[in-house]
Amino acid sequence: MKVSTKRRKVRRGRPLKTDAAPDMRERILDAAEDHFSRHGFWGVTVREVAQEAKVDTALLHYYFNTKRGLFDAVFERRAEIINKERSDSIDAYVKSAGSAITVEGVIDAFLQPILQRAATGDQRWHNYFALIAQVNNTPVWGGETMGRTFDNVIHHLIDALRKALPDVSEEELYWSYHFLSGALTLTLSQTGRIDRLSEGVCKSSDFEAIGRRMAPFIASGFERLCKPQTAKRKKIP
Amino acid sequence: MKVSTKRRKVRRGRPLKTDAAPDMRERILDAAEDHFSRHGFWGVTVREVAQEAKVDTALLHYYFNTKRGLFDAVFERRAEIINKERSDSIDAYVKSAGSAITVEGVIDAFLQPILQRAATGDQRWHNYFALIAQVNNTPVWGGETMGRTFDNVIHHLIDALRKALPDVSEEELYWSYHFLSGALTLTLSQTGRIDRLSEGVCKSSDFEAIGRRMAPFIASGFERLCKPQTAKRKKIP
DNA sequence: GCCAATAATCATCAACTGATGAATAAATTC
DNA sequence: GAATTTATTCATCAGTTGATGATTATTGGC
Repeated sequence: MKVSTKRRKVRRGRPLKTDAAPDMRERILDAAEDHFSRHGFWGVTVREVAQEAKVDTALLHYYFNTKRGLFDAVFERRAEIINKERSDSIDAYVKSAGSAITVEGVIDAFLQPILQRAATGDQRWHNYFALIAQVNNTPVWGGETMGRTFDNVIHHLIDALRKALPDVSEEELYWSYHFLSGALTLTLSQTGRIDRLSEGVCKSSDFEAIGRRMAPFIASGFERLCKPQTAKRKKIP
Repeated sequence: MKVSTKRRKVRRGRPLKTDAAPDMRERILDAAEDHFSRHGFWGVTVREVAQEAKVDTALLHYYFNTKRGLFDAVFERRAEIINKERSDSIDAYVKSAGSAITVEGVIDAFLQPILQRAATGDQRWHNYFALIAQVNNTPVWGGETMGRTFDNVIHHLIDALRKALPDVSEEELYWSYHFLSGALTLTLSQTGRIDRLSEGVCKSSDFEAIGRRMAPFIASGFERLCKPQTAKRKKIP
């Protein structure tokens, strides 16, 4: 008696054009993003990704050659979108503000596209932001990858900040951005640390709460470091 | 002709007490710290660690049971040291400042032990801090690990900040700390991003430069968020 | 001086890893 | 409509992985 324990026969060869199947390449990228964002490059196997995307592992190599190629493709896909949005947002603010340009305005314009995408609750963008957070804090290759992907937009941000901070020193400007970058990426990494630490008072998923606080906090730091010491604290003797 | 290609015979069994060998357990932890800090939990194999420590892989399992056990031991070893230093530093400042306590003073007291250890150039502490940075931005288990290891000291910090910020809202306080945590850990992660972005103007290894800027930047943000809006910026109409 | 506990290496395992050449089938080109 | 290109699965490989039971040698307690 032949029991049908044979595994489901999967069609081989190029798929029918009429198959309204979603683009396989995108499906692989979605699955990879999901896994990489949760476990990082080394914590994921190509098999896990292939399984979630419901394709053979060979297909990943067909499209992306190597595991690293797949990772890079994931990292770049949404970067193009968010970089354009941030760049446009800064330009729009600088144009509308004119000579009334402020540090907080620039930073808010820079942050809004990210925080709004995060606030929609779209899990795929959440995952992507968590991935950025990990890469930003990854030694050896994280700095290189972040730079390659985001330096253009960051220089755009810094140019706008220079307009709001006449005669600012380059050093103060870059260090201030560094603190901004750290605060932003930890916020996007969604580890639940703040929920636990605050015993529920703050929720790491509450991007509206973050949106109201982040720009003022960071702008205040920028002004303290980057403006000539008009507001130097008087020491109590 | 017997050519001596046999590999070096290694002594078996418990080592002689007279062997002035460094404590094997510590040697394994050093090697593990070195690797985990650079490549994260999944990017390291127990073989690599064993090889650097010049011991058999079985010895890692003898002392730490599992790879995760080894990782946790690495993470906890220096945490105890740095937590005590930070806690003591905050206490000393609060005591010496009395009623003249300031936000910047508290934050500076909190940061100094870390930045000083980083400034000595001790590679092992550098590695450890880079490890914290990665864990802080690791989804799934990073928040839990950070909380378990550091929440005590952070609550100590937040208690001190409450003294400098009467009637502060809990929510503002915790979000402000979150931004501090992100800025600090990215700074400690030493990815070289800032060096590249600033084209050499800032160096991520220049902890003296960081030490001068971080407390003012962060304290300024805290005051902006946590103080009743006495200094609310007047909007230009 | 015997014996249990300790600290180490050896030898090996079953499972997993990234990758690839071959096979297959549809689409496109000419 | 034949030939080439594209997209997919199949079958498999050589190397790596975390882990462990067996073995060996020394220490420390009685």
